[in-house]
Amino acid sequence: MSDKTVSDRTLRSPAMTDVARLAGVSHQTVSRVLNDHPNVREQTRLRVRAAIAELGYRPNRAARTLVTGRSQLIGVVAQNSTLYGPASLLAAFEQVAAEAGFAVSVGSVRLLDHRSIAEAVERHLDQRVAGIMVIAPVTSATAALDGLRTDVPLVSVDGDPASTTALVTVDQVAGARDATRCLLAAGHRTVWHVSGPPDWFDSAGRIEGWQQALREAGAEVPPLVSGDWTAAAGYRAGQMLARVPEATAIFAANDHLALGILRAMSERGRRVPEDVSIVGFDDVPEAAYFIPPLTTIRPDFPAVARAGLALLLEQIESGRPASRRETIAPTLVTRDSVAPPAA
Amino acid sequence: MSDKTVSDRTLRSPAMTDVARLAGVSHQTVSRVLNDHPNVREQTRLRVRAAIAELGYRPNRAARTLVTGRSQLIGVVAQNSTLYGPASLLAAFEQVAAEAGFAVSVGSVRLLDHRSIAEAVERHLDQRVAGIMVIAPVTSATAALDGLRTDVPLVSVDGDPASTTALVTVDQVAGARDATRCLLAAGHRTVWHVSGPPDWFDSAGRIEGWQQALREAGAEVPPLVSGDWTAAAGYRAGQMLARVPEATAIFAANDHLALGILRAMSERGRRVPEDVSIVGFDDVPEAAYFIPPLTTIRPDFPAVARAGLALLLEQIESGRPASRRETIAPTLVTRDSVAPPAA
DNA sequence: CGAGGTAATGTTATCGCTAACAAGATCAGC
DNA sequence: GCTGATCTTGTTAGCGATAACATTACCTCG
Repeated sequence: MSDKTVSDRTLRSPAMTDVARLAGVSHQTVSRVLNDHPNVREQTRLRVRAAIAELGYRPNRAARTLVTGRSQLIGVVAQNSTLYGPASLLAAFEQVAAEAGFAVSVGSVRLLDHRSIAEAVERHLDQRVAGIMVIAPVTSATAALDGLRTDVPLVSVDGDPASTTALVTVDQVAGARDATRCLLAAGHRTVWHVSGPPDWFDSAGRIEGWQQALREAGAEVPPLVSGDWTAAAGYRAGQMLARVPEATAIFAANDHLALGILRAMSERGRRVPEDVSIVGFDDVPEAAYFIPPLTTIRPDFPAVARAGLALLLEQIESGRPASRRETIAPTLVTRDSVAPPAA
Repeated sequence: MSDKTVSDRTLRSPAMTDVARLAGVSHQTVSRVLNDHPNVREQTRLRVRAAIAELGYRPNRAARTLVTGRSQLIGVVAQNSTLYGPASLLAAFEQVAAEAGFAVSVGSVRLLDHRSIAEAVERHLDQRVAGIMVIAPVTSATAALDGLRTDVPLVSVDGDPASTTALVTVDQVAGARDATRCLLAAGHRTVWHVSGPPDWFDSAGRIEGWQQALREAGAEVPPLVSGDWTAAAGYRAGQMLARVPEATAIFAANDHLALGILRAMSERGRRVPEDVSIVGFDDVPEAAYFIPPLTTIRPDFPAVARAGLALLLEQIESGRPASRRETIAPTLVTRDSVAPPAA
């Protein structure tokens, strides 16, 4: 490897002892200043701070991690995808974590199955992360999480509502209810639903909310049209629904599905919102520029991220696991894709 | 904090000495096995591996980092955004890095200005990252990068083509040239361009390629319409262009701009592609479901990520900085938004 | 003014690993 | 069987921080 020489010593970034020597104190005093211990004389504190500034000293995280057994790192496990929801969540979380002084290490997995998740978590454990957040929106992730060692704080986002781990979720049910109600309120007799993939909790919650709203209004529950999160699936579903004259109101489980439906309707000559009303979910940035602008449900990702971090920090500080649950309500964003039925 | 007791010893995750004791060797031999040193007897190696498996031992990264001065972590600095390009790049990079045995720590910044970037890089340096990748598509990032200490391998992605650091870029110029040529080939006399924000290199490269293609065809260069990356800007640009009858071919600097243009055209009764042809850039997953499906340029993000990692590893292994440049060519994806002009 | 307590600082051990060197084992060739 | 090279293993010394304990300085009060 590299040859250690005496001159190397001067190149090397300064360590705590260098600061101590310059300030004329022991390294322990420097450590105390760094960690805001109370029993340090003001004058000493200033002298140490000056020495730190002069040398441009920055503590070695690895050394601290080694001795404390815990780093200032939070691991995030997410499915490797560019889906709008997970991506937004990750960005928001990184932001709030940085503000709290934590770095974020991402460990993406191809599949959210037991083995992949367990491996990703183990990799993070190797790094001695202070906590782990799992973006685990699918059923297969639940079993994986329940089987894990719990000596590190763990929070899952959009995970199994029935899970025992700490959990933060977007209130899918309430969002779907709002979406459905909004269509019913426009005068439609009932609302059709194009759902996401069946193994996602998000899908299940949105289906549940849709059904609740229909039942509460005494409306008939039409057959469920199953999709995934892609515009392609929305397009296929839309081609079918365009041939069903009584399907005048559609709640799509996300905006990309809605986009596909929009195109299918356009191809088949069914106008939106005159002939068919559509509501989406997610409020992707482009939703306002669909044709027509899409009425949709906006989840508050920053709020989810903040709640997740709070739950994590609570566990880190208290030292014991939490199983609290936090639910973040989404809001309805009204645009032009909803109108009263033609009849 | 937690009280250390004797029973604690058994709970604690096993260290190298525990493995050594079980295998009946010294901890150094265990270290040798772990690091694939050649001079270990096969039989010993197996015995050690068995002990590792039996105890479920996993090396402590912090300890290794402390002694070697370098971790198996790569830091990524990116602007905190949900923009399709950066998000895809991050996801792709995380994937290839994991395959190479590296964890990825994200440090997002609000602005890509000097101070923000310098701080983010310093934070990563604290973690003793093995290398840093900066997704630095804007001019303001260049100065910041040039002023940094270079004792840690650094690669920038989509950065200043004139920069001195190692660099991986999507070939914006070639992509824009392809887009423009494709419209000219359809028979349009010239091509209009709605660009991205002026301080992005991506924008500059796409403008350059557009102009090159026009000049090479002897076509007139229409005035540039300046936008940002949003559908909103595309919509505004589209409203204007819809009133310009001779603007029959438009190259939008990304798909979201194209989406906004599409909607403006639709509102103003100009049909795409019959009246106006449009080409985008990025190939977002939904582009195939725009109305009409969008012809666009697809950058190869996984290839960019692989090239970036390769450049980083090369520097890590050789121990000296590189200033090599890698350019990844994008491809044209033909869909329905291009047709010959009406006349 | 000395006892006793608290505040401020220093000393030493330790976290788990790798590097450098030391030492024992093995083997070829004579 | 002995010499010296090579292979294999063990021993020791840090990396740079925190924790626990030891020590000194300072103050209050009877």
